[in-house]
Amino acid sequence: MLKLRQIYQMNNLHKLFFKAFSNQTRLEIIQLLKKEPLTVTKICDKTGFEQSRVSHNIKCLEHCGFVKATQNGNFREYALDKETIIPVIDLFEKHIQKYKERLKTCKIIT
Amino acid sequence: MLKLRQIYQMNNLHKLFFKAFSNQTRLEIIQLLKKEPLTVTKICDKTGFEQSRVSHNIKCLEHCGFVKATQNGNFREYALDKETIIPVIDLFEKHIQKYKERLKTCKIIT
DNA sequence: TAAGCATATGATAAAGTTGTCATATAGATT
DNA sequence: AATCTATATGACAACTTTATCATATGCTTA
Repeated sequence: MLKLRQIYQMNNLHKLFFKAFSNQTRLEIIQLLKKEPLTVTKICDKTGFEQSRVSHNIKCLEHCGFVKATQNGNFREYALDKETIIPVIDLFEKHIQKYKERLKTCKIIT
Repeated sequence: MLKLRQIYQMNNLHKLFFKAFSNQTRLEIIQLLKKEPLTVTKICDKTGFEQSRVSHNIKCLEHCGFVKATQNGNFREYALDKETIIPVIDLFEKHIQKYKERLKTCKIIT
């Protein structure tokens, strides 16, 4: 009984983890932060995204432990928490290289 | 110019990759297949999921290179492609252990 | 302290995803 | 060949996620 619940919780956490990454906005932010720490405004400039779109999504990334913020007077500078994200992204490259055509043509995930 | 396009494509592939994992049905299937290869019917029995729900989602996992199928007369037995999935799942445990409370309380991803 | 920039946040319409139903296909068994 | 069992698939309603808008907060500098 308890075991079933544990399995459920585990899957649920996994789901949350992966959802954090399965969003265009958040992935583009991560991509940019791989190069250098940035403020919300600078991310907006570089991506063309609406300011509130970036704020909402970076808040999610921060809350879930993927990025860290340092307050600098009026500014908040966001940086990747390299411990997790970099290895995660890098690990997937191999799979993506091998299966990219298949990923692109899947009818279920789009 | 080309570079921007490459970055876009890369993010798009990443997105597809993560989407494959950010679904309760597919995660539960992966969880079960970690133990042993199974048919659609057996997955239905173990999870209580509708047959077409399992078929649709396992097709996605197969198409994208996460599971392999072997035809056995009337049956198709699905097995995890251990090359990618096992290390992926395992890599995330650390992050999930550390940040589980935060993942659970994020308002953006649910 | 007023005005200006930087960022945050709640509500919601629009877009995207999911499970289910109905039905199809295809090998096995009678 | 008819039936049965296993799996696959298209369509679509229900549900979920997203970006945007309007507005709020809060630091900074005149």
